Amino acid sequence: MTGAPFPRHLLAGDSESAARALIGAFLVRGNGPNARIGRIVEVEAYVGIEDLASHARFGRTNRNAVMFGPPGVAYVYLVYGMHHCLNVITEAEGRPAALLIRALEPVSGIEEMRTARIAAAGRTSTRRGHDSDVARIGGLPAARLASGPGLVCACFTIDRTTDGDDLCDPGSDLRLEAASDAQMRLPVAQSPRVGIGYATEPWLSKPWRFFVEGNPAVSGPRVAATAAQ
DNA sequence: GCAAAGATTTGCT
DNA sequence: GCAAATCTTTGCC
Repeated sequence: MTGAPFPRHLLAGDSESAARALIGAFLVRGNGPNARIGRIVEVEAYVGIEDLASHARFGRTNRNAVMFGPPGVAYVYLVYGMHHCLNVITEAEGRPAALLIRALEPVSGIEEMRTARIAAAGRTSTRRGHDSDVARIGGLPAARLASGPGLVCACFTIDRTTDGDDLCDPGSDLRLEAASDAQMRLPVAQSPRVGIGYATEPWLSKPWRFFVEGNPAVSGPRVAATAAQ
């Protein structure tokens, strides 16, 4: 049920509506039988210059410039010097807002995702040997392959060169695709955002993390605590 | 021009 | 449960 372009207008309105539209949709890399496809099951919204948890809180800078551009474009940045994070721009051009893709449920191209993760592990972590990465990642269940923002980018071979690409263009190698209505009927839960301890209230407690309740691909141990409330 | 911190993941204590 | 790995971006002197 993939193949339909993702309508840009679904991302052009308020970010909560955009988040609910994006949950259940697909992120696709490549074409043909080896294409990597993942269902989006967890996102976080970063909205406006006033959001003290957002990269846009210092105004427009070289790094966050695409956040101020049109919706549907990819914003990719490097965190902690080793992991990349993928965002989809939302809201009207000129207003900095984005959805961080925190987790995907692998649908197709699962072995290709393992290969991509092993390659990414070799690039980012030189502490362990390649054989160790192959064993560790090869043993992961599919639902754990892309269950975190850094892991999403590892599985889909996303780095800073992807920054600024149009994810709503059906011709893009990395793109969004719409799901059928039936597939979009998923139970969506909300919680505060993860990993923004540097922010202050009220931004710290805004329930701007959206995820599919009970889905095994939703990210990490920290999730269980916040999801349970 | 330099120092500090970060929208994370992993392994070890 | 804690700290390391690692480097870009931002803020301040």
